[in-house]
Amino acid sequence: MPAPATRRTQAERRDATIGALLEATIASLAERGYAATSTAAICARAGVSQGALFRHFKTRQDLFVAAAARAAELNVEQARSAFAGDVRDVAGVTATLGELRAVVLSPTNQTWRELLVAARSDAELRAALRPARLEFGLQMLALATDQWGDVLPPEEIPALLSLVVNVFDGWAFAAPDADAASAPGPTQQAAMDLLAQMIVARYTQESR
Amino acid sequence: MPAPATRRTQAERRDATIGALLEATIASLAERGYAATSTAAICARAGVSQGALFRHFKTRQDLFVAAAARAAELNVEQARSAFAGDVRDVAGVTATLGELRAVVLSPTNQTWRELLVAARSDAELRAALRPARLEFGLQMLALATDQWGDVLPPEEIPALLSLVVNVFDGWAFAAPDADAASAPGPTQQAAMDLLAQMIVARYTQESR
DNA sequence: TTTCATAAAAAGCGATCACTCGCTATCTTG
DNA sequence: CAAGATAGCGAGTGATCGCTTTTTATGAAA
Repeated sequence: MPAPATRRTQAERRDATIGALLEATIASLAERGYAATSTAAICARAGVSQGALFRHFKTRQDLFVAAAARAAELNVEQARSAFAGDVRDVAGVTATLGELRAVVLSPTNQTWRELLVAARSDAELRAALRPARLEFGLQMLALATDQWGDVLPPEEIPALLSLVVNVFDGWAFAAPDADAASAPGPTQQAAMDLLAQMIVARYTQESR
Repeated sequence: MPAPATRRTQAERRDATIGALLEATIASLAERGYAATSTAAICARAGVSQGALFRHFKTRQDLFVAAAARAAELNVEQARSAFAGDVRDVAGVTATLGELRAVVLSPTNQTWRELLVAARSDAELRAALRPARLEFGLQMLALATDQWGDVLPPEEIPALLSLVVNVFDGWAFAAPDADAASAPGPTQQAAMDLLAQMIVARYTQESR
């Protein structure tokens, strides 16, 4: 009869299905959005039954919270390299902005945004996501401080980071086409150039 | 018997219920979000039956498209006064940014954002909202050009407007508490001050 | 092997969704 | 007034939602 192809421990089986569920949840949130990411859709994508889902996660919200934490981790990893560029001239700042844009518009960051938007109209979800949110903010700030701390005045780094990230988030939310990550578009590109020039003007040719 | 309190023409009755439905839709979208704005919820709020709703709007999406057009009109009206301030010094720019922030975070603008987000995962809705979207963008740009055109270089106005509006939109989308329109919060305030200083530095003390 | 606990599957439940349909109420027209 | 058209109501429909329950497979312990 159908011989079991592999032999796995219970812990391995458990971790495999949990991992598949988290991955399917993150991918579906980014691709299809919060509303279309039903438990049935997640299970179909993960190749798992609904019974299996609710064995490991008490509610749909529990699964989303776990997926949010995982997505935030992935986002921090992605962002680590984006801050690397030099920020002393226009070319360097422009390049750094471009990489930051790519990170903010990436699929896992889209997952994160999708959950934040859903949390806006769901007090429970909002409360449940709060720790992951604080942690994520701190990690991003730490990354920015590590890379920019010796060029920019430290007390202005949070404000500058908030400014830059929120511009990209705004574009991502209001993207006129389904996949926002492609080309910047003329107005968007002009805005990025303008921002780069203003940043360089403030932090290099002025006295410090 | 319950005497009819008033005598209205059919057109008046029709316009009254359509108006009530649009207003209820806009308010519910801003307050409770897209998912919670069911046809039943809209009708309850408007004091009208579901049968009445589907007499005037073929689908829920049709109603949303009509509500989007109305919300965009209201947004343009609100924005008209926000661009009025002087933009020649830091105080003027800061004030203008503050007013723009209030407009972007207002309830009807929240309605608009809610529909844009829903459109991200709904190709049909996205296509249906496209004309209203183009129109809205053009109107905002016209407002900004009218008010800033003689102080700022015209070719940079679209970029600057996109930059400013999208920062506020980003904050609105990711607001950590339900009503985003209240106080700016320290980091957000610092970012606004920073932006105001950078704008003034670029457009006043440089050569032009 | 036998016994037990855990993992996964499958069917089903009540609630809610957008939407329809048959009917009544109100206004218009001749 | 009578006849027809439009507006509004509310019960009903099938589909889908998150979730539960029952049943079956599978690995661990004896």
